[in-house]
Amino acid sequence: MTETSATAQGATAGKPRTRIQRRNRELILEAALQVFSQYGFRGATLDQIAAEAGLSKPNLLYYFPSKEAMHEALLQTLLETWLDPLRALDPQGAPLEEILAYVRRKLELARDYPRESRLFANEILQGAPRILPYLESDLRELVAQTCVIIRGWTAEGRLAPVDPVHLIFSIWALTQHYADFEVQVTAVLGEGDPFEAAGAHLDVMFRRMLTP
Amino acid sequence: MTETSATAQGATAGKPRTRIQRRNRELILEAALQVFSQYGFRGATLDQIAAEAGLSKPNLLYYFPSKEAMHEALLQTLLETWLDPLRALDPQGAPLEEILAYVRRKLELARDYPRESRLFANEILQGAPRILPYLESDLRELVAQTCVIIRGWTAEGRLAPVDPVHLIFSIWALTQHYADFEVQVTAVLGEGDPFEAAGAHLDVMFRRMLTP
DNA sequence: GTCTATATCACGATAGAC
DNA sequence: GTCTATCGTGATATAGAC
Repeated sequence: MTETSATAQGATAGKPRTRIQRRNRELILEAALQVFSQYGFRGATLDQIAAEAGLSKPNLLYYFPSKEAMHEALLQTLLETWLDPLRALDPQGAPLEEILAYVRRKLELARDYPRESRLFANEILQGAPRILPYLESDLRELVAQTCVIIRGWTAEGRLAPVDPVHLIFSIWALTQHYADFEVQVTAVLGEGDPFEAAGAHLDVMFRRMLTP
Repeated sequence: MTETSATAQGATAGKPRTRIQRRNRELILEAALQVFSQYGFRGATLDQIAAEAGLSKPNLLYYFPSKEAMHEALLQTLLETWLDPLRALDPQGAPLEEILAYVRRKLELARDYPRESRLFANEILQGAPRILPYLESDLRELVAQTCVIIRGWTAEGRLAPVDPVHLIFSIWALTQHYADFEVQVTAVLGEGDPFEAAGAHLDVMFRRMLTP
């Protein structure tokens, strides 16, 4: 088994090599995201995903060993990118503008990747069986660090007094709502993009909340 | 078929008569709420619900004609009580206090009936297949009426200028978050009741947002 | 009214032809 | 690599004994 002659075993050992393999893998993950984000892991079926991807059901299982593996692949890439904006908070920056920028980035994520947001929501609603350890370790630690930054800003009088953890929860809730409850938002507002008005609204609200 | 001799046909035609029937119906709905709110309609199974209720699977289907019927019964009672707090907004009252009272009631609902909140969230995430007409008619109308009240308060200078629809969305998002994302909230905060701190936080935040 | 037993079907996953 | 055919399981719902 040399490096040069080794081909992917079932396309799952190692990264896919050929263009077609990469393309089909992406097709499957795209279809899986569509279905998992709507129905959750248990409510989703391979038939749906196969139809959505335009591939046969056994072909799906050639690229991924199981339904569970598809779901895990999606969750992993999600978690890698999900909290980056929070990490980008700069303690040296202007407090209010830093937080407003974070709100804007989160709202852009909700607008541009609503299915990823709903995938996460489904996972949490079902009790986070697959990512609870991550929530209790990495996420918790990241939130704790961010709280230190926020408390520092408040102590310096550059930010209105606020419960830092619940401020973070508030930002998550307000931005993800537009992705997770998109159907309800649209039903109430009628047609048209709600994100522009939402952005303006959140900008004003957080300014009032946090201006010292 | 007289009134006096008519007994429930399959216990589904008309309201249940005996104490046992009422109790079993409640047992089933309680168990169904537990399971549907976690896994959504498609992810839930009758086996789970039966086990949760301590009844046999066929016995479930004696009280309800189908899985769908259980789900519909839950959604119906949910919708009847879900928006009552919004209806309680009094145009004659003190604007800020009226809105803060609504926030508090919604947060109490999230604390006392988190499964109902998650049942609703699941339904919306799946595209609201069963309640979309309701959202587009009753809910939309109720929101429109509430917006008139809020705009009136703002015009009188008794409330800071605000986008009324997105203010309502914000209230929903911030309060339901503590029920729908309870697992995440607990994972980040550690043990202990998050609702007390959440209530204080939201009270302060909305005061700053809405004080003229 | 409640159970055991079962009909019927859809699901995830596998076998094997090509 | 991709397909058709199929296995075994678990799903909803029904039949019929008690």
